[in-house]
Amino acid sequence: MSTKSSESDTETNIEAASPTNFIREIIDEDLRQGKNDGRVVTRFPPEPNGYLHIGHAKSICLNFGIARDYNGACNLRFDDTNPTKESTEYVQSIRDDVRWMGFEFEKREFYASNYFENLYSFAEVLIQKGLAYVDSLNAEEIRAFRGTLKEPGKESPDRNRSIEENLDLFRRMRAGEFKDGEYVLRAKIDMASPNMTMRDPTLYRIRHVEHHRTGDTWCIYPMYDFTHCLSDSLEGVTHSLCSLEFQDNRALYDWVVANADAPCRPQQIEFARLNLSYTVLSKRRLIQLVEEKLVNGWDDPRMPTLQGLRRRGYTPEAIREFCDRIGVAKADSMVDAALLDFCLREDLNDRAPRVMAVLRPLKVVIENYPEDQVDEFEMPYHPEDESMGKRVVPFSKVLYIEQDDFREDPPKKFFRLAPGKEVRLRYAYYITCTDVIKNGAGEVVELRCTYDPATKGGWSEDGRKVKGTLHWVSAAHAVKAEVRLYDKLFTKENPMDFDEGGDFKDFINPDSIEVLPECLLEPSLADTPPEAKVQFERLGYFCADTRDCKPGAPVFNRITTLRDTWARIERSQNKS
RNA sequence: UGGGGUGUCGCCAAGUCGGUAAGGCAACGGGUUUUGGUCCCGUCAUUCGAGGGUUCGAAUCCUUCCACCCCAGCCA
Repeated sequence: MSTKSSESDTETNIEAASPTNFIREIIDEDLRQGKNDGRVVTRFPPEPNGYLHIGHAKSICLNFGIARDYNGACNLRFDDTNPTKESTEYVQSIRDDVRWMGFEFEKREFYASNYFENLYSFAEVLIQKGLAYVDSLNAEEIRAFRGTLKEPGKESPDRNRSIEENLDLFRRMRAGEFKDGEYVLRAKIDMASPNMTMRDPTLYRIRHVEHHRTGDTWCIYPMYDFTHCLSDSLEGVTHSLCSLEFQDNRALYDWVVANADAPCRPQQIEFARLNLSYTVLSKRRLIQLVEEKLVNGWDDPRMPTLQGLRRRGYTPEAIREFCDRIGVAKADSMVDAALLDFCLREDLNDRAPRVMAVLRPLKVVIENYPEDQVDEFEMPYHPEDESMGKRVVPFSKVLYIEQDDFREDPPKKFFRLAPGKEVRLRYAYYITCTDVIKNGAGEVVELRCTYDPATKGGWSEDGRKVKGTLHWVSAAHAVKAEVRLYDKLFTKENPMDFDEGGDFKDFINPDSIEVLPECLLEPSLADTPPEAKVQFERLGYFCADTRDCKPGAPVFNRITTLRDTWARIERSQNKS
């Protein structure tokens, strides 16, 4: 349970209002001027053609966050106007993900496909006004007629078709009289516009395919630029927030809303989408990773998809905090993945129970400890939060410690175990290493130690200084487990930067996953439920895997490591 | 001289009427500590893409230039 932030001091009774940004300032000004009768309505409009990722989380937090803070509403609207790419499987996963992120949409779940009939009427309005026409040019011809960035386009021969003929043709398009591609409905705007999106954009195309929601009711489907603005208007959206690449489309957005006699005129505002270092967020690349089996599916714990992050052990709280901290602006940017990591640790530090697990076991025999004795130590689940309770951990003659915690020839500032050195076993006893046993290959396979019975609980009355404290696990009581260590998926900050040539796949981190099949856990972890998050003391935060974790046979994913100052010291020592 | 955008510390990002550069992450010091964790304390932009100009005074105004991003789907 979070023990964070008490009530805000004065007028704001809104919990956790997000920091301000240029969009909120626009809304504040609109409110001041009494626009939209003081209503604020936003929307999160995914196309159900893929899984949501952390970039979508930014948009979700922005839109739902504004609705929450302004006492408004945010609609979840599926922009499902291209049936060839969409499926109910995707809408289901999107609904799950938005809920998981902590946002509600029970009464505010919409589908562009529900507006097909309205949209069709709006199209007829445009035709009646002489602002849309049915064009028989094929796709290649339309492209050729469109002109280039620097040269104006040419008008289609069909551009001046009569209103009656346009209406007739459009109705027959709907009736299914034509084949795919035979005709399209276009807006009649300006083939010479310097804004490419205004050069008579396509409004409807013929597609004889089944739609995941409307079945075969329709064989013509509206395009984004026609659908989106009108859907916003139909829903009474006041502020339609989208990413930067739609800036040019805003002119068309306004044109359609104004000319189709839409019920209201929402305002489109663009912001920069999220880029995160050491990963990719474009749908195309993500699909590639999955299809080429460079990861194990959409919910691979290394994926930046919400499903992947969730399985990895990221919390919605951490992701929301991250989205609040990165801000919203119009400059293209690349956010440091370290910030996400920070938000994660900040959240997990408060909430994850502390437990002990040895990932790479090294056997330790306490020579002066009675053969069949077992001490039971009561250990708190959290050093700063008593409310999390305690559990009992058994201690016996044969233990395991981490291989990294012993050095036969310790470097400077290494204050873990070494021959002749004394360390503390957390909450247990002080032990001193008396002997090192090696195998034929010269590898250390076992340590012989003695313990000081007077240090029970892990402290000494004589005030003796012991710098190192190690985690441990009793051999006789340990639970075996598989633990998967994950690291960043790419070795390059921006895998999409090809200045030095290559492909983003060239930068995949070969060590992004390491599976340790024989880890040893303290017995309390035997039946960890899937998705539970804990801190393995001194190692990091770990999450019981949702797919593979079984009672009695736990499987853990490393969410992230703890800050490791020693690793840093050692690195700088090796340099000098 | 196609159009639309953006440029403030290594990474994000405030900076409302011009008044003398918030904050966070990262990094680096130090303290506390039975996690080399947490926590605490401190350091970290004479400078705002560059050059001119206006002004007592400019990141904010004017001007020239430079760099980067987006647009030629019957995708969204």
